[in-house]
Amino acid sequence: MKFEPVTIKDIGKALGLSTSTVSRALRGSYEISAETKKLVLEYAEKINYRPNPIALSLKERRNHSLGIIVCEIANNFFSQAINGIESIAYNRGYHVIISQSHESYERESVILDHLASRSVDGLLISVSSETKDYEHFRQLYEKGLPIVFFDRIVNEINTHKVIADNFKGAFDATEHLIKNGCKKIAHITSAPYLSISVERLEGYKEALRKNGLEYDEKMVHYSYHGGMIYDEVEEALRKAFKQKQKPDGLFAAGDRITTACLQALKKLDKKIPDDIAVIGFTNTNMGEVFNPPLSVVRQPAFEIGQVATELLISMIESKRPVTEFESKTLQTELIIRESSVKVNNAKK
Amino acid sequence: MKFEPVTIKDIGKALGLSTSTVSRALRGSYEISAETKKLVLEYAEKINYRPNPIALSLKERRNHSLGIIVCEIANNFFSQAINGIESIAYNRGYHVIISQSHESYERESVILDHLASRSVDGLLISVSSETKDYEHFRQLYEKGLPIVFFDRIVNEINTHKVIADNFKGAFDATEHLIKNGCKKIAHITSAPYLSISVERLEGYKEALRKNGLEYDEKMVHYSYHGGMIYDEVEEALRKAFKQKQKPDGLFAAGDRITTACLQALKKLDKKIPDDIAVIGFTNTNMGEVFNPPLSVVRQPAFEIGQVATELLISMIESKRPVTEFESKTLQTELIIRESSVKVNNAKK
DNA sequence: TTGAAAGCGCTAACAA
DNA sequence: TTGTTAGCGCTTTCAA
Repeated sequence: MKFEPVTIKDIGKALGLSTSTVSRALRGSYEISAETKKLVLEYAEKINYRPNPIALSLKERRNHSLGIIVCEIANNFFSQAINGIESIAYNRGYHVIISQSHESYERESVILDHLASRSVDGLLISVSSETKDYEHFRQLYEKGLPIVFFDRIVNEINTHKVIADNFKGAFDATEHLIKNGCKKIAHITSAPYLSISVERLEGYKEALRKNGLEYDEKMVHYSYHGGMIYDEVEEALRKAFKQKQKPDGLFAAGDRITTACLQALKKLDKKIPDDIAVIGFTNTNMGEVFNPPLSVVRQPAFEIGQVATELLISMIESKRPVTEFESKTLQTELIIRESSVKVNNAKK
Repeated sequence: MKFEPVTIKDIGKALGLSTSTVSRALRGSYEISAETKKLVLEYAEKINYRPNPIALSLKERRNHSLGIIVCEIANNFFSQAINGIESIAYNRGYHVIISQSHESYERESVILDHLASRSVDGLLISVSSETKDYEHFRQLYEKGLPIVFFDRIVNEINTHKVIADNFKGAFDATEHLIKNGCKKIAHITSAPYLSISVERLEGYKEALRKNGLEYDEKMVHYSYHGGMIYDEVEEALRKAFKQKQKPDGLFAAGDRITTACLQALKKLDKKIPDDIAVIGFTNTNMGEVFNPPLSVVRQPAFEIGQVATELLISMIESKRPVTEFESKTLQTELIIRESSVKVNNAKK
């Protein structure tokens, strides 16, 4: 099947005008007489003329589209961030192309290639949990393709970056657990080389230190697939519970990891919060209806998306090469519900 | 900033060949000598040449991209369906552009226009809950743009359609509640003119009829924004509980509506399942960790996406106008957990 | 076996 | 004020 759209040529033919006249009339050029303009505009309206954006892109070497690469859209943090991205992009006349790496380095590379060769004007990237090597990003970036990293960033590449305050969020969550009587806090997080994992781990450690609890490596477990593989998470929890001193608190990172933890704890028949108090670093909007209602550290996902997009568009539209880069950190919010509040043990 | 890619012309210049020779060599044309081919191919590889897909699209009047319009990606049904769409699209060499209507008719129209004018080769659409008028679809469709509807379909437009068996899913859910002792079952669903609402309502009615329960219009409530506006849902539940005979069962349609119902029931201090047994028509993968674990009717979202995409691509690639259209219906799955099982009242 | 040239839809420099 | 023409990157006749 084919879709036969009207062109500027058709209009010219119908009206006995040259294509350039039509083109100018359509864009309201001052050189065209009011009459001709009116004629063209009305006819275009009548036949519902739409300029062919492909021809435009070819000409302008600009697409007015932004590529997004995230691990998964079925993740509240990312879907909210994407909404933020869209909200800015559409206002500024950009279209958005969303792609999912599904936490795979290989898919990420393929997508990157695809998007770049589709000539998106710039890229918003949150790297996959498998990605340890950044050459694929660097190559494109050095060729001049604007890139802004958000959430899971690449410190080694010098460009704009937008993140939540992972350190502080993790610190707050951990300290909250401690204040509620936890003495041994497990931390299940994504792959260790991800920026978010590093930042959160630091916050967790700092809270332990400040509150006089010892840091125990055995209490930290990495889910290399960001919770996408349930068994990884269950295994991590099983291990934590095999230590001589069992965890009485859990700080889980990420949407997927957190829900996987809840499922696993249920399976292991651990009562929340009495056996183990739980807090998740997640943007789920269902925390309230969980069993028990889940305490969370919430990231300003929508705003992160917005800020990242503004930075990207400013890069794209900048006349001269951009050399000053910003790293923005937005604050998280601690939402306490029942899962992290031990009824009897709380320190007073 | 600009991104300066290599062109076929650059290769020609570097190698002292004409663009046409380079073009042919690159596509392995039989007319080109092995030597020249090798020369060109190696050079292209070396400088990492990528053809400009925009130029290609302009030429071929094909984009190799599919547009998707759904209400929201932050919805498990849709994110799973999108994964299904992607899985087929990428294998067949198509790129996917995802857009969200956010349940707004106006945004849907704008997006539609945008996507069509961006020359996607075809469209996969699940209509917004506000959409009552289908002219915008019909116009494009009649111009020759291939469209496949999935989930929320438009019966009035004659093209391929793919849905879950909403009638049977609703029937099973309702009958299950009845078998578990419910005498008065509320049904909260999306806008009444949506295909899914109609089909599900029919299934609900049929189950009542078959089991000798009276259909009570007052027990059916419509959330015109598909649960996106929490207050709509809470209000609906309040109304249901104001009837002389209060509901002791609830069949909720859709991801959003279901979670909103759970929140509202909590707020209204109704115990699930004793005060009211609940089952949702939802693809959430968190049913298990809800309080109480949630019974659901699950749609084969991934497969729906796959089937719809196959049909769409077959339409796009068909040489002659397609005149035979399929309507595929995939089976749902009933997953019983605690929320719908009344401990004491079950009929034996 | 290779090259020149036209054309996809559009814009813009240059002519008229 | 309008038209002619070249060119964006590529493929594809037609000519050599």
